[in-house]
Amino acid sequence: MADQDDLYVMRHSLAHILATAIQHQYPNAKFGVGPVVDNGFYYDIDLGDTKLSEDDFERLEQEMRKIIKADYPFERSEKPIDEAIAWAKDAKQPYKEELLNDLKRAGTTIAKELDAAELGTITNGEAAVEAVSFYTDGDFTDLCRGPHVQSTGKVGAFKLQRISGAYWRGNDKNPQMQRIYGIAFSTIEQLEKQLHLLEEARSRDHRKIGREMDLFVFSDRIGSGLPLFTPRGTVLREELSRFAESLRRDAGFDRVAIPHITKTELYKVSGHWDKFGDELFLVQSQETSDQFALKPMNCPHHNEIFASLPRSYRDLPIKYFETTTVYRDEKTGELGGLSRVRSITQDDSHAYCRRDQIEAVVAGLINDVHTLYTTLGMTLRARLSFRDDSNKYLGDPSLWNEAQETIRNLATTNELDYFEAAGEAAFYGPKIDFMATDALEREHQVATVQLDFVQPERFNLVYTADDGSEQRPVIVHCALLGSIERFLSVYIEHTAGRFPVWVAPEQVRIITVNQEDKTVAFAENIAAQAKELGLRLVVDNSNESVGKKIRAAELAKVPYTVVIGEKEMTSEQVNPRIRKDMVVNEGEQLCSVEEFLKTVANEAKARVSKTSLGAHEHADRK
RNA sequence: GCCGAUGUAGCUCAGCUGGUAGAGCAGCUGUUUUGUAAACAGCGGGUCGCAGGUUCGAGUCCUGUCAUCGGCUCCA
Repeated sequence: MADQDDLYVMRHSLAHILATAIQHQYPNAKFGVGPVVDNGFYYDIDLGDTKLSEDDFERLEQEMRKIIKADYPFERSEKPIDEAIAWAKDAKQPYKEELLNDLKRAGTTIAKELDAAELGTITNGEAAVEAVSFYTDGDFTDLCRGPHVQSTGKVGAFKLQRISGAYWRGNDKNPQMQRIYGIAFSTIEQLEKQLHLLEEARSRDHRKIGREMDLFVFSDRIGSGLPLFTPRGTVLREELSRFAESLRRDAGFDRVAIPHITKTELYKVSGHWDKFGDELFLVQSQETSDQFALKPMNCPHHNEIFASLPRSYRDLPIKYFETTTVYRDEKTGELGGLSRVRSITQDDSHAYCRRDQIEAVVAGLINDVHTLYTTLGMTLRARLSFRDDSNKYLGDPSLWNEAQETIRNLATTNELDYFEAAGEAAFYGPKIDFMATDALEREHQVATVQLDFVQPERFNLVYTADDGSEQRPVIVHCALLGSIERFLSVYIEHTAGRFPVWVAPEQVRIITVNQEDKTVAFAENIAAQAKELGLRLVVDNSNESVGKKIRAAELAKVPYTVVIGEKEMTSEQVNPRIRKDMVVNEGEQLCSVEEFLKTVANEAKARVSKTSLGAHEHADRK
């Protein structure tokens, strides 16, 4: 789309304008790279000991506006590569110099391709570059492929957004630079819309909602990355995992249960020790010399169950599942809310199958993934996560090729909306990773289906084929929700806490008009009936005004609220108040208590979602 | 783990250049007996994340540490 390209060019030009402003105010600045990203741009800068903060943004933006107002043309020029290197040296721009040297040597500045070039296997056919182009606006010149807008006056609306550290070329061995992010759009209206969206995202932050709705907490005494789920949050976890488990049962998976610690030896067999040994929580027995670890994944345990009996081709596929917690010593800086935790509950499954069964097993899992996410109101895209040329993968490359080809075919035959990503595979095999789009159009990785030819080898898993020979099964790993903690972080933000009835921790709230005995008794009677039906109902007979109690119920995002007073007790009919975001059907208004409770119970049982999960323009504050 | 920022009552936040902590909501008590998004009054609540240091004196300055946030890196 031409529009998109214009926006891209404009954002790129703004990155240069930012760099120009930086150079004006910090003449000793050393520049890294300044690319375009979603919704905007950034520039990486090394200012030595000078630390910028967001307080500096206004000043920088003013300088940028000055440059925009001056309307300097963006002028392209070319230099032979050696001349360019001399320029960078002269301008004291070591990072540019490094990039130019890479261009000269390998024809690329991309780390992956550079590695390949070192090994002599460069595949993109680029030869060493002989000349490079520069762009100049005003007194700032930058190595750049372009294109740019005609002049600095021709950029749209922008705003500097945040600042952070970023390693030079994304490598943690390299020095860290300061990265300034800005967002940019063609018009002020679009920019404001984006700022509004960011604010909406902030108001939906699962950490904020988790506290407001009393779903989960963290404790300094327990440690970072170790969430505690309150009764309400636990309802969420259990409803979601119960649904995922029911899909598993229907698909013929058998539930298993395993201990949470194991001898570390297990992971030396699986290959995880070499790769993730430093992320294991170690546990020491006080009696034996064995070293144990908290399990960081479940597959090796399940493998041992499979290996515990001789298996016939007739028994396959053998399918295990369980919802269980694994523990990973994630680096503290990588933790955040429920998105990244150290105690990770997975709805994990492993299917041990013959090669001729892979298609059917995976097709069944894909079907379950779709059922689950359709019910949750999220759309999916699939990423086929394949290996790249690096040596971080185990197993025979020909098996990999076969597995990747199988996955590609499965994606096609199952009509997945998919794309391929090299370098995203697990170390033991390629994956189909599902990305869910939430109500704010953000994508999150959720379910995963993985083919594994490596672990059966390493664990020497076998079954007897129809000709009496020993054969290797293939493992199909799958998690539907992925990590329940992570999934909850996504789902809370997707729904903004306005859960459909079947997941809502509190489904119905009864509000009494007064505190007279008969009113309270009537409410308690409804509560008893609701309990019979398995509904989660709370009675609010506190000494507050009806208005205030209604408000409290709405803020607690309870789907249905019923006010009980003289009117209801006489008529034995109630007028349920329905949470604002939910779609109302005609004829739902006045009904008997029994009718109302049954309707809600059926809605919960059928996992109906009446909520329109889009962005509700702050429906709860007006 | 790395860079930067932040940490004051259950929550959201105020507390100027160092002089010994305050509001709203929530909670509790009382009055009120309430009709679909906030009745009124009173009360309780903080070793200012933690540990050192500077100072006559530290919520305020310095150092360390823990935690959180924004990124980077990583993610079986």
